[in-house]
Amino acid sequence: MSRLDPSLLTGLPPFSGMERAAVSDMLASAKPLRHPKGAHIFREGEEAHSFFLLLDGYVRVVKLAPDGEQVIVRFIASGELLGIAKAIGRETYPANAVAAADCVLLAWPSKLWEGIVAAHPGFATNTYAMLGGRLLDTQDKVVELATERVEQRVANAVLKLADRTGRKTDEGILIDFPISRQDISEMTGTTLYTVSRLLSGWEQAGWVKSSRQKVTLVEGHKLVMVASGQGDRPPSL
Amino acid sequence: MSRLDPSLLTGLPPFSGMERAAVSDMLASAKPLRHPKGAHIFREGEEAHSFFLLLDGYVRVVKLAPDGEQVIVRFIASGELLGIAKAIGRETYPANAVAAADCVLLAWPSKLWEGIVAAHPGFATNTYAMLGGRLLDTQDKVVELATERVEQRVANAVLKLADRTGRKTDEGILIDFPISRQDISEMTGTTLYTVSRLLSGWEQAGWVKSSRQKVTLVEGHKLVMVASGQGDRPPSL
DNA sequence: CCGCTTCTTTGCAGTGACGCAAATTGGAAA
DNA sequence: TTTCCAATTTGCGTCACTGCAAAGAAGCGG
Repeated sequence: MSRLDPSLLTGLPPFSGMERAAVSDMLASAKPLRHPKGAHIFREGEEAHSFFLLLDGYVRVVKLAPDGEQVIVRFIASGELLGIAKAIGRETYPANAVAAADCVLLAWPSKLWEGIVAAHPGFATNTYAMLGGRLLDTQDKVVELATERVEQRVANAVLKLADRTGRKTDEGILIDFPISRQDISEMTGTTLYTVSRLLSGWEQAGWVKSSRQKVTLVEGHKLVMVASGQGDRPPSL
Repeated sequence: MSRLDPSLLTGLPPFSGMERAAVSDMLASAKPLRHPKGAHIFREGEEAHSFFLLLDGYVRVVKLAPDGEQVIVRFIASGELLGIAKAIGRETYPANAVAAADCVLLAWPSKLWEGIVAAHPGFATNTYAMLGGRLLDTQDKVVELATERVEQRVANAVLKLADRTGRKTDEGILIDFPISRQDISEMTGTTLYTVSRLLSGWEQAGWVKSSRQKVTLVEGHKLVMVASGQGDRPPSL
């Protein structure tokens, strides 16, 4: 039926340790899907008809605060699952998923979830371990927001993005998709103004290079110092 | 072997929908356990030898920030599971668990986890749904920390505690275990000074009553207004 | 190539929250 | 009761961060 090759998936964390045949079996019920940059993959509150595997691109998971402000709860990189509401006993998506770049996904109908989990215990284990990892990540974010200053949080966010999605260029490590000051502020609980001021300062110090929707990490170790709270304050500002 | 009655557990969320026989089966491998107020039930980084069910009391789940500050990530009330590192594919506890009041627990050896989950799919489903709920709770906390002011967060914390652990008295709803200004500050990402000032203000306005390690909610709806950001600023201060 | 939109920068004033210090209170232990 | 210690309160100075406003820069569509 599908012309997709199982080797597309066998290397990915959700399928690690699974038989090739089992992966083919899962692949048979998946539909490939594309979303251009900026498109919603699903919306908060919507019935969770499908769950997804991101094959290529990046996805922002966004929650809306009561006052309308947006908060970026997580970034999904290729190879990760998203929208697995059924795995946590939900019938609706708990957040919005927006393509941060052009995306290629596989989609499975949510009603197949129980069957898949029952048929592929390895997949189930991988999924729950991944969910656990996300819980711990999110708890760390709570600790960070509760104890660190804006400067540290922004440095941390840039470092994490560079680490997880960075592409090496001759100037340094470039974050691989368009990201605005506003985006970074929504990840770190601050304002686009403050992010702009911080990046300007770091740029003057030569620690990063940045322009419209682009950030390149030049001297990562300097930002590590900032993130840990022991950074030399960059000159002036 | 054990003289514990399965009806102790059948009513609790983790065991909902399970056969009485299955619950008895699980109970057979559990050991009852007590911890006085203030005792550590487990510590971050420690090997996860056991997982627990809280039968009575309250537990604080605490993380240590790099700079040594403590952050209370979650409160566990009776009837809830804790320390289920194995469920999320971990070999060590990811946080500290401290008895916020005298506690009675059941403990299972972690090495039984796989067997229990395989033998009791209902229990597994309940557990994963609960974990999902905690993930969503934690994400909401991130949104709150990222978008709301201290005043709102503290009001929210008090309301949640009163709701989840409140006991009705003639003055209002009393939070059922000793809780200090410091504790509340560690839940909300602020300082004990600020919490003290806020509670003082609300007390003057007659919205709460508080004394050493005690908080009583008198006019909940007023705090709901504060939490939503639409509260009249209490007089003076 | 021009004009529009979106993103970014930066000055400036205002303030919410911090954090020290010191006094006060309350409960527990001796 | 008296003593002692931990929790709480509050004044005061400070500062990190905000949020507006307005200008500048960059990219896109026509």
